Amino acid sequence: MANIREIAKLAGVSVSTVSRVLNNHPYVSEQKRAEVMRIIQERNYVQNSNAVHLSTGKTMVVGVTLPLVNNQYYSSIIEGIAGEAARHQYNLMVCQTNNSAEQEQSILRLLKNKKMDGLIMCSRANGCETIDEYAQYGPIITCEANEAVFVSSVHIDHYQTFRIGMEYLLGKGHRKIGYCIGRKNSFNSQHRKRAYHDMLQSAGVTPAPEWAFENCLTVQDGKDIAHRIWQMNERPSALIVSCNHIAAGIVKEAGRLGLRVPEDLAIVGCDDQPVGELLEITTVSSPSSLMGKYAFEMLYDRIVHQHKEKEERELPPLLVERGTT
Amino acid sequence: MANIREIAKLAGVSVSTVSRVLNNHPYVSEQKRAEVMRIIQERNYVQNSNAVHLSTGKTMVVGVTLPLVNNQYYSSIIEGIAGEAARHQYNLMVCQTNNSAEQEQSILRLLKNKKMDGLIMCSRANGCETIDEYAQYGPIITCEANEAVFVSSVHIDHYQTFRIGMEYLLGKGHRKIGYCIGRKNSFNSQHRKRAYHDMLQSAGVTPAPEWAFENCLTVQDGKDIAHRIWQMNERPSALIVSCNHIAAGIVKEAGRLGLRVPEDLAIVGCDDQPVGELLEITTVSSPSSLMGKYAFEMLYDRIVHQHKEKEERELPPLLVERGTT
DNA sequence: ATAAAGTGTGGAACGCTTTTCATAGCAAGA
DNA sequence: TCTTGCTATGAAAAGCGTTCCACACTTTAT
Repeated sequence: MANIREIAKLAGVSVSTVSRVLNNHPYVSEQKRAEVMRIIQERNYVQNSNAVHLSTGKTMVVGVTLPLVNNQYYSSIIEGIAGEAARHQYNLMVCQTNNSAEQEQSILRLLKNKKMDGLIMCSRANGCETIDEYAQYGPIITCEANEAVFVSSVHIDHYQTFRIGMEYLLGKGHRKIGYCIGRKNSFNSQHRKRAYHDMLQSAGVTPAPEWAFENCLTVQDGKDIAHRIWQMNERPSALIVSCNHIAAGIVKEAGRLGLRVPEDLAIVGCDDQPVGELLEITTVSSPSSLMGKYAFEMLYDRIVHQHKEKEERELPPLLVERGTT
Repeated sequence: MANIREIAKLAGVSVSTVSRVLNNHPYVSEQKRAEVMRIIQERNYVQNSNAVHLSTGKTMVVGVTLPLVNNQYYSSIIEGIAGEAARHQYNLMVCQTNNSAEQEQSILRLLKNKKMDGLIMCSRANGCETIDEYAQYGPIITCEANEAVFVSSVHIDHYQTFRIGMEYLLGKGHRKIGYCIGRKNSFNSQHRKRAYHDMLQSAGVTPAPEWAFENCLTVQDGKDIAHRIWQMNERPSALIVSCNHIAAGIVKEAGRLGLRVPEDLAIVGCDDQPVGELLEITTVSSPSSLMGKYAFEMLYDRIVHQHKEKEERELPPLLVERGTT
């Protein structure tokens, strides 16, 4: 296919002039501009974007890492990123890491070799030192709190999330409150647990250790929890649950076991999954799509202005009262 | 940062030799290879992928168009594509079209200007002529049936889906069967309706027209349907529903109204949404992730072997019996 | 009238790697 | 001994667009 040199020759102008036309630079006479356009049309010419990228040093691509796409939380972040990226003519490279540090590194390398202008990490498998090292090649934003020096973040305040949920349950008179969280020692889980304990302490309540459910990941885990609660001598009257699909498992199984929700067991979930709406689960919703939008905004600012200032933006969660409390 | 010339100079070899080392070409002596590697390490050099792309004419990127990412069906297709793409060192550019023909064209243009090597269209807003036109610049695969000349497809056989569901319900003795579909006149809906009527006809049953529910899109639509059925003098004994979130709405609301599922109303859904599993909805599952995998396979084959033969691959759906029948 | 500022255009360097072609040494086969 | 056929390596072209610099011609301001 035609290239810029051929267009220049056919239009009887220099390559520079064609380039100016393509990029809407001023200082091209209407005559020549028209003629160049005519030839471009005629020859069905478009720029080779790889040449443009090579020449400008930009790709108009941002990357996104996540463990897996097929997950409501992550795809909702992507949605936020994608919308904002499109507004700025940026394309999105979505990269599944499967939580593997190696796969993640292979993506970080894409930043180094200029396949992308910046990177948003929705999750992270490598240590902060590693990420920091790659941050010299292009801006990186994480969608969770991080301790890196050059990596900014926009994240949901998980402490707040649990605090709001706990405050709400305490306000409703609950004192026997349990919790369910995912990976036991993840950064997020730590915060959640702290909020749980802080709130109970300030209410002067000592929690029963058997009401703490950790490593809850699947719907089935939720069902199992319902079972375990059902068999307890002293049951909690309420649960705060980190994810709504877990909460859904609990609600469904509780129903089957004759454990009434919310009368026997009140439940507060902690995310935005549609299943929460469907099963009418009260939830402390986290604005994940908005988080994506902000992540891109921050990234874009750093791409354009080439600064590396660390910024941490926390998004406040919002309580959505529904039927399980 | 360093470029290949600098590495060559420092290693005391030619640029070609460095390139050979980088690309694992034979015909480089162990000595020089080692020395080049040493310098590469030392200078922390990596190739500039834009230069590589320009030179090779390939980008190792495939695009995916879809109306929105935040949707179980589409993200499950992406998952399938992503897994297979990663195996072949391909990156994924995910492009939301919001069903806009213009936005879709801006993505098709990325194929023309070599920003991607091929394109998978999960949905399509432009006519086949338009798509065909762009297919000359790189292979395109759609994840739904299409009538284009140069565009292959891998898709779920929606006629089969409904046929299987209907056969199953008829086999269980149901004769009073209704259906719920989405957009009334979409390609897919046409096929579904045809299957519905064909199956009833071959069973010698004439359907009541008020059991046909069209334009069902949201969970709320499902709830409304439950209401309407509840108020009918003569109710259908079973429903075949195109999406499980609609089915979920029906199930939930039926429960509230005292309409027993499956005793009073059996329900068969028609996709893979996790809500189906959660609410134990019997479903004719469509292997959307597998569809993505196959789509990439077909695309990859066309990228590598540069052929344009039209191929249409239909995926058989699979009945998953659960609690609503 | 004269300097300064603005407009319009072309040449050439620059961004970086891959790949083809040419060359040369050396070993194996005829 | 002479030809083939490898192995090893470098020079240079090809892939393509952007942008800086230089030059020339108009205007406008002083």
